[in-house]
Amino acid sequence: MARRGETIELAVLGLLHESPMHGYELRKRLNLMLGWGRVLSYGSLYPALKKMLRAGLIVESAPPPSPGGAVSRRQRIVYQLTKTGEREFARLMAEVGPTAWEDDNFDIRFAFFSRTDMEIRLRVLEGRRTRLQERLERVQGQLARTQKEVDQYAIELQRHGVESVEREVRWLSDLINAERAGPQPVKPETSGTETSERGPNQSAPLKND
Amino acid sequence: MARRGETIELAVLGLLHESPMHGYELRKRLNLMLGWGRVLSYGSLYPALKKMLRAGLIVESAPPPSPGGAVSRRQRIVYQLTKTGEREFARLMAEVGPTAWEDDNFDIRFAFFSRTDMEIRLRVLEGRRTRLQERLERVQGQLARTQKEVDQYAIELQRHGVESVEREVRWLSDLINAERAGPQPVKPETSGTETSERGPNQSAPLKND
DNA sequence: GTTAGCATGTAAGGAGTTACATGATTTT
DNA sequence: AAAATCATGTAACTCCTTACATGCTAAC
Repeated sequence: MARRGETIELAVLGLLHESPMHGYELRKRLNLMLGWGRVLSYGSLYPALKKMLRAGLIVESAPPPSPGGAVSRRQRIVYQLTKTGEREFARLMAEVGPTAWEDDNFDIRFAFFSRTDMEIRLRVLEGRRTRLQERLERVQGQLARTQKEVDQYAIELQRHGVESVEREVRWLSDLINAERAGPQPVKPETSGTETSERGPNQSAPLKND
Repeated sequence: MARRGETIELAVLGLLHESPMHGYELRKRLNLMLGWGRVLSYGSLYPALKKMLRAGLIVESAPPPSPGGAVSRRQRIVYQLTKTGEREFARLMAEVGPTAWEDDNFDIRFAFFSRTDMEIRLRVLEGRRTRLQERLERVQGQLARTQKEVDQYAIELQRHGVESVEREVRWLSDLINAERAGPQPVKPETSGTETSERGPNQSAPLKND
């Protein structure tokens, strides 16, 4: 199991983990979050939601009564996570293997890191890093072998690719070190906003530079 | 016209532009070239080749007689570009619009830059850069707006994304400048290998470093 | 002689996009 | 009152992957 296409599912579970939402808004948030290129279409989202409903991962929940009055402005369908859905979210986040290290899937997992614990974060970060390093070795070996005969533009493309991946590896290493350094407040000064409410790990060991 | 999936077509045309080849080898070369993630499968390649045959873009050509003897080791099918194919390649390379600026399509075009002329190279590079800058503006604006409420990991992901795109913009700018500086030899010292044979532009204005 | 890799294909199906269809609410 | 945008959906289609099926050739 765990083929592709659990991408949307995981993303929806992650967003609903935070708070109930309707489809239209889910799409918007997703597009902001993963908007580096593709845009998620309704044609994918709504069928996926139906499927998740059938699977019992989410339920329709009435929208909170609007403070204005008794106007039943019901045409938005608000979805909410079930216990099963929460468990499925945890399962998917913890999952290892090829799927988790791929670009899109990694990004989604990373974006929801606050909703897992450090052990899993480390496993995902390290898995991703290992996979990138494997790629690097393969490509660099190949570059060294064919250097001479190949087109200059093709080589330049490879070179730039290698450089980008190397950068990402360094980024991952920094994050891994930060995680290992243990839970430190993101910014020591920021105590204005109360964020201690959910999950086993509010304190993200992330240093913003 | 010009939907997705011309990705494979363009790649095949580009490779065959260099020299005739059979399917198996096409796949290998393509996977090396664009191997940053996905791997092209036979299930895509062979049907695509058939389609291109029907469209008259390529023809089967007998493999060159093996120097050993008269053994007709025919089970490889060697494809060769037709005039129509060459024209289609030129058309696709010159094409502007969204398709050309997307990640995969841009990479393929770039890899075959030696087979077009500077005017087109510049158009593609600038188009790509503009598109990336648009993305940046959108995301940065959005980041500034939501900075406060959003999850730290999600923000870190965005930040890293922005940085990567900014790097790519700089890379493109360097390439554009190099192109504008006009055709200069790639390396002034390299005169050992004769490379003046094909196309309108042997001299790629690429500076390695 | 048997394994490993070369070489070509097909069928089924997954995942998502485009385009279409519809209607309510908010803004101008 | 019109236009924009919110909101939900469906049908058809595209592109591609996976898994299967088949046989040749080279190496061990």
